[in-house]
Amino acid sequence: MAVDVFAVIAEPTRRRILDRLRLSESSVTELVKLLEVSQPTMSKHLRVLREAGFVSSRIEAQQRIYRIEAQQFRAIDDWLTPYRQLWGTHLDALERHLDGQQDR
Amino acid sequence: MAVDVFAVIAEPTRRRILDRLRLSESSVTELVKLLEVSQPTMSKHLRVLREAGFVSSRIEAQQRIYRIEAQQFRAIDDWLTPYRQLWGTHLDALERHLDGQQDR
DNA sequence: AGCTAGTATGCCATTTCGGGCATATGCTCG
DNA sequence: CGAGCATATGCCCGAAATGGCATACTAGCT
Repeated sequence: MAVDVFAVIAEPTRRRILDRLRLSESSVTELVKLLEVSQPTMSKHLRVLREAGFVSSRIEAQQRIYRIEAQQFRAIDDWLTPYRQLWGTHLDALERHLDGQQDR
Repeated sequence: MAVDVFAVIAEPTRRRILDRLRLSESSVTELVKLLEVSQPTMSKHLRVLREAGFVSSRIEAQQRIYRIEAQQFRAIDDWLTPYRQLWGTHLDALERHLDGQQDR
């Protein structure tokens, strides 16, 4: 069964990894150096992120290159959507269309 | 020190509470009945949500009426913002303005 | 084939967290 | 002020997750 998207991003280190991968794809070793965590710890977090669909990896020589994937961020964005009316932000015309009320 | 917003919403029951409070404010007892959790458990989750700023409460007779607060949802939304370019959604004109690159 | 760089996995100890149950606290009313 | 409803808190236990460390795995090079 699918892992809980929110549980995955609850981990601070994993969010740092995502923040980094958002800038560019990286190998495990690069991430280890950049974020200053041990290599096993990094691999474990990457596994969680990968299995949850936040990142994907490809093999290049003996390295694994990780890159960010949009999908699960959309899931979070979707969850957030109904709450957005709390502060009156409109994502785009679509949302405005969906609920004609709002605006207190 | 401030609690971790993401850790707070990592809990499924807490998200259910938020989903409910988004519809209308409620007393603790109402929430207990609606979500079918024990009263102490409910109070504990509400405490976490309250201390994290997701909800606020007011006293009415001997009841505590809880209601949702926008603030922390904005925080999550803010965190999400830089990732949105991953799937090319534009929140509004402002974001498009902020990063003229994108579109790989 | 052996060596090595790069990465993953297994095991352990520690900590954190959620739920259950009992109980304390607070408010209201007779 | 005593009773009762509404809610919060304390304590305990079990489950899960994280990091450290050692080690296994895999591919490329000589």
